[in-house]
Order: sequence, then C-alpha cells, then structure tokens
Amino acid sequence: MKLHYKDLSSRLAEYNIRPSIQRIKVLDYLVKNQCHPNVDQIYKDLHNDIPTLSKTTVYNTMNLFVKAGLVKELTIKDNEIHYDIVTEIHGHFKCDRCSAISNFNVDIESLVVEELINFKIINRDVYFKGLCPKCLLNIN
Amino acid sequence: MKLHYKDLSSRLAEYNIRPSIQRIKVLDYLVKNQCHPNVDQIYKDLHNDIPTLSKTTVYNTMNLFVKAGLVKELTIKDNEIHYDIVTEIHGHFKCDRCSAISNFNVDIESLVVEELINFKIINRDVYFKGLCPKCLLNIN
DNA sequence: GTTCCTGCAAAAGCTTTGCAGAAGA
DNA sequence: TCTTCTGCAAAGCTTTTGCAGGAAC
Repeated sequence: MKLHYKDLSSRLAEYNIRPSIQRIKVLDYLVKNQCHPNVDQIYKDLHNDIPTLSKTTVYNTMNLFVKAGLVKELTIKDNEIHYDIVTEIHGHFKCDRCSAISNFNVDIESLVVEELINFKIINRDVYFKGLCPKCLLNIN
Repeated sequence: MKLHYKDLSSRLAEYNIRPSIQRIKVLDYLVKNQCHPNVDQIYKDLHNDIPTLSKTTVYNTMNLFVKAGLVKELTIKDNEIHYDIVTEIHGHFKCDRCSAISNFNVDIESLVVEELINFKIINRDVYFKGLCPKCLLNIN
C-alpha cells in the first residue's frame, strides 16, 4: 500500500493541519514505519530526504499531531517521548533488553474499576515490560 | 503508626542498603507520605529537616532504592520520574487537570494475552488518565 | 585503614522558546 | 498582503557524572 501526496494531504486536512512538505513527509514516515519512533529517529531517517530539515520542526510537527489527535504519545518511561500512529486502544510491550516496542490487543475498555466510579476516565493505557522472544533466545 | 529509626533501618537492611541518615529520612518520608513524589518534592520536603541535603543524594538514594526493589518508578509520562513505595501491582490514575495521582486495584495478573505468549512478561502497568472527582466538581 | 556515601559543580541529553527569514493562502 | 511555518541559536529542565572531603564499618 503506497500512500501518495494527495492521500497524506487529505489525511492532514481531516485534522485541520496544513500540508507542508515536512508534515507530509513525517506523516508518510509514521504510516510506513509503524514502529513507535522518537523525535531523533524521525529526524535521522528523514534527514536524507530533506537535508534542510531541523529537529525543531520535527518537535513542532509531533506536538501539532498529538494536539490534533493524529498520533498518540506512548505511556512509556523512557528519556524520550515515543509516538504511535495507531490511536485505537491497545497495549504496549517494551523489551528490557533490546528496547523494542510491540503493540498487542487487550480489552481494558470493558474493565470496571470500583474505586474509579467517581472519576472520568479519558485515557487507558496498558504497559508491559519484560523480554521479547528474540532476546529470550539469545539469553538461553 | 509511627516508624522509628530501628524499623526503618531494618527495612533498609532487608534490601541490603546501609542506613545513612539521608536514606532513613527518605524512606521515612516515602512511608509517611504515600503520594508518588518526584525527586524535587522529596528534596524540598526534607530540606527543612536536613539543611545540608543535596538533590544529588536524593537522586542517588532513589536510584538505589529502585535497583534494590524497595520502590518502583511510575510508568507515567511526565517530565520527571515519580516513585511509589507500594510495590504490589496496582493501577495508577493521573488527573489531567490537577496532576494528582491515585492508586487503584486492578487484576491484570490473570490477563492472558495471546500475542504475548512467547514473551516473558516481568512487569505489568495500567495507567489511566482523565479527571478526578474534585476537578469534575470544579468544572461543572 | 578501607570502603562507601555525600554534595558541590559541571556536563549531558531532551524539549521548548525567541526570532528572522521563507513559504503559503 | 497577511498569516503561518521553518530552522537556527539559545535557554530551560531533569538527570547523571566527576571528584574531594567526610562518614561508616
């Protein structure tokens, strides 16, 4: 599935975001590489394509995307912020060894927590840590 | 319930941590104020009691406590790291408005996730965001 | 006497801010 | 033309590191 300028541009338009070249490229990157990147990864990978790109613009773009609801920030304790273009509810698994992040499906929408009955829950996140299959093999 | 030097000291000993005055005071603070503090809060609140205390020592102490398993770092996307002396598994709710963090009980240990069958899950965290009862009242 | 701990100062790393020039409507 | 966007430089914050003096065992 290859996304072209028009598709990306109209996707931005849905979120009331104007289509600059930088924003198009960042969105394209996020869609093609669903890998929970941080700002540095996005910057480094796009730098070849747009040599004049600055990190500030990547920061601006990601903050804009988050505010618009196009991407989500991951609830992951790390030094940097990681982003996810899949905004449907799902869990995240982070490997303690290789730091790779995987998505998984989990039903926490139907979870009723007695103690939170008077709270308004807007966002639910599930975050597991441990060892991924690849690292488990390498250890044994 | 008042904890004295001996109780605190032996609790540290259980985790093979030597009982310096600073460490005793930090542990005392954590036990008395189960409030998910960050380094700055701990530092500010203990500074009156120990005027010579430095932030570096608080950082050192908390890193030591985490490594020993005496406290846990919260999985909360914030600029700072928050700590929890309750190490049993439970969920955290953070209010978007007043930033207060509350604990709640949730059973995610029994949750079986098909996709993670080949993963080794060491740590499970549930993190909800939204509005706490107090802030809900103030808005309406 | 040795080892470990504290705390100052400096450094490191991520993110935001100010601003001038460029691009877009 | 007027508003918005980009990107450089600098600043802001949290956290870590180096190190010398001090404390603990």
